[in-house]
Amino acid sequence: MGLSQYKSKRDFKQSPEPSGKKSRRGKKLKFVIQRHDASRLHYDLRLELDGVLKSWAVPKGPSMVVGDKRLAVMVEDHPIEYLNFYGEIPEGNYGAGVMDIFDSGTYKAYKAPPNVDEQTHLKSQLEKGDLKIVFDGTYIKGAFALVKIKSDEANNWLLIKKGDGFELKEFDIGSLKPKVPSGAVKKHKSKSSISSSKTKRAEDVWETHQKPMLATLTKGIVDQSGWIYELKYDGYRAVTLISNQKPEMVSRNGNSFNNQFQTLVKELSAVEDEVILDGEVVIENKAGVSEFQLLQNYSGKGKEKLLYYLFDILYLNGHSVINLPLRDRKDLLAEFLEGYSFKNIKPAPYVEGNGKEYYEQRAKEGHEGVIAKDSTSTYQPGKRSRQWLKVKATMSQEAIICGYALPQNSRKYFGSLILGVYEDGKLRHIGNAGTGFNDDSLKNLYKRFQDLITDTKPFTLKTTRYTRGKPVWLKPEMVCNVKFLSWTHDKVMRNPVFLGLRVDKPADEIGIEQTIETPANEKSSKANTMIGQEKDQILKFGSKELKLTNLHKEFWPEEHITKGELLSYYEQISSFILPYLKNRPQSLNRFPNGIKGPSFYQKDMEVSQLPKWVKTVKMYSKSNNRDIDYLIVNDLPSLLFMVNLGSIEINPWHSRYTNPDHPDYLMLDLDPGDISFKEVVNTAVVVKELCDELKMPCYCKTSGATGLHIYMPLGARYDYDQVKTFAEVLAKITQSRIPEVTTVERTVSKRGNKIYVDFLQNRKGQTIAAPYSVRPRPKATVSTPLDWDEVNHNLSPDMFTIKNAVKRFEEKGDLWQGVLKNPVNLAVVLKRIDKLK
DNA sequence: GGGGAAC
DNA sequence: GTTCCCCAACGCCCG
DNA sequence: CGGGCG
Repeated sequence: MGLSQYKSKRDFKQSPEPSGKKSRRGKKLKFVIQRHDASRLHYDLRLELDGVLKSWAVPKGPSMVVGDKRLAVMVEDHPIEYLNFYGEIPEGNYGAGVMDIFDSGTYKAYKAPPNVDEQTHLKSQLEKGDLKIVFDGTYIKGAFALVKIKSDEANNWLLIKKGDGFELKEFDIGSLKPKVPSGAVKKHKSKSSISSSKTKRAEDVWETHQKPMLATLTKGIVDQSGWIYELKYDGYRAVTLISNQKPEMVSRNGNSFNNQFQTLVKELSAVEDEVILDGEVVIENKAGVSEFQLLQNYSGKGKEKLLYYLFDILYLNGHSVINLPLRDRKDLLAEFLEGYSFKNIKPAPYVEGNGKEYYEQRAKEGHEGVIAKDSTSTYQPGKRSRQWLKVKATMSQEAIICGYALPQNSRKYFGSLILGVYEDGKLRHIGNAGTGFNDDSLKNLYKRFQDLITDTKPFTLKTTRYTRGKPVWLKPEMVCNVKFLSWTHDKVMRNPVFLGLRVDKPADEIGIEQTIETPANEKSSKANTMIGQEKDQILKFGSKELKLTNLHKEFWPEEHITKGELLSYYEQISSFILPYLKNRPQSLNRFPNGIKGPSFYQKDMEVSQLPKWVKTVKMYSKSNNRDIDYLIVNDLPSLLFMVNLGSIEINPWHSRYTNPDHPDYLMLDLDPGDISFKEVVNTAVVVKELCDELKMPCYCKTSGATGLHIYMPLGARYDYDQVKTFAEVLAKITQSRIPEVTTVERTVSKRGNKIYVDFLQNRKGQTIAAPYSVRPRPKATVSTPLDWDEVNHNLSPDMFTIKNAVKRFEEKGDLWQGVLKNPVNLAVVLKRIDKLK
């Protein structure tokens, strides 16, 4: 099997698990049983064989009682180093949770034949799925059988104790203490210089100590002896508790950084002292200046080096030291750090006195500023003290370069103004004069820019930086009179806009307005719509007031179809779609930025942020073990409200909330693989023929994507399980009648290029685009009800769109009326199926 | 799309 | 002030 | 059994 699967599942930058390099050829074969408190507590049995650890997940753990059978699911091979692994696999990783070594030792083959290499023998047994071995561990001793369940294609094995004298009458694995509990290894060093209060446990003070002391912003530097000066790091403030070699690193607001800064946490876990430290996590550039932007982007994957500068110590081995003067804490911190050789964890350098000089030097180097601290001050957690002062560096500049970069996926903001300084022939990013930027404010922004550059006084720059979307700098010679370069609306990452330097015309004259998007009023206007072309619009339906927003936003950028047009479509066809939505909990699939933008699903509505006239129903969710407030759309304003939220497609339940376990219809989803749509049509016709034979009405619509949907009315008489079972019967008959092009195989790889007759959609809470629903697909396709005589080779899956469907519906009327009206009796149909055979 | 947390 | 995050939940499959 | 995945 090798270790490739093992490696592919893990991110070794995040997980402390071994990456697997060495192989071991010891005399005796080793085993380990780890107790793994992952999403569910279970045990992992690993046997050394052939240079790797053969591994099984044993949900209930082994038993020493003869004949007890324990399910053991074979999992991927693990590296030999895993024999000694214990510790915490951080959240978000494969197998996250605490892992202890429950037991370990050696094992050998049970009654191995003579003259055969033991490993060879074991390997052949393993291949046969019948392994007989003898453990020599602390808890687990004697002969066991590990046999593969034959009838089962899965990797299910059973671990069974054989009678051999080592067996026990009773065995409760839960009551046994792991041989090596995670974090059990700890040493204690004693520190001499603590003169503080009586012994306390770190956990007891952690609550109060984890809120860092803050500095007060001041202008100008206090230059006096008795004060300590250090850098104002542009990073994340982080206070860390280390206890039992388990670091807990938290942000200013008490959020854990453990996940984010795993390299640091890993390094800190070498600390055997019990300690609380205060510092700042940064990423530095070559000049040693913090790069906040890099830090914000930090994923652990890049080559940026994360550093943790420690500047204070709050607790050490039984003593809170916050009441010691800063001077002493600094010494204690240094003394503490002497005991370790860290790579990325450093004491923050500081000077005593000469603050002014220190400040000016640091400012010149490009640092954000300086913190001045009274060396006699105590540490006051959570307090913004006057004994700590921060002074930000301000610059005087020769020239300002102004660029414009746009953060990816930004919705509320289109970007920020970036400022840089051109100094000594070098361009340096200073920061953003940041502002929200949208169509309305471009002019203001430009004015602001002008004010900025005509202002002769030095100004304080903001320090916020981009998280995404890199600033692009202009060369100085390009700067003058560059007004506008490019601007696109259809890409998430827009091209940078540049505003030139020393433009002295008023904003109105530089033609900014015409650079903004194509106005929406160019679009063809619809006859029967009350939705206009304004950016925002407030609609009133009696007492119901509805605000529609961003009507000009292009939801289909290639086709230039706007959100307003989408709303207008739904407004016009509301009488067609609403019957299919009535009282059905909605699963919202929201595309707030159009079909090319990010999307998300939403079931649970925040009732407090809904207009009070919008109806919701509470439905119990098993997986969440709580009620979910589902949206109910029974009228036009509710429909438009939902669409305004970015719900391009509409996904109602198959059942109504009044009868939630009984769907009103059965549906088959004909979903083509890489196969012509004609075959989908042929398949639909086969289904239709079958339904005719069964005297069962059925209705067809385009899915709006690539396939067809067929619904059969059932009138909420049967529950989801019954309907699903029946759907499976229909799907399988269909498949058997046209086997060359259809499949009911659930696994994609086994489907081949066939039409998947999906009957599994008949589940509670399952969502399928409703009839008349638009789809978030190219051309703004619509799921369109069809006459059966239209289900022929002139049909194409994308022929009905937002542009042409309204007319069709008005001409054809609602072709699907019967879906909610003519339920069949399943018992009768089932009898007809029997006759079919 | 919109609120809240975080910085 | 600006950015990021969150916003589902079925049943498979397979380790 | 349970997490990943679709």
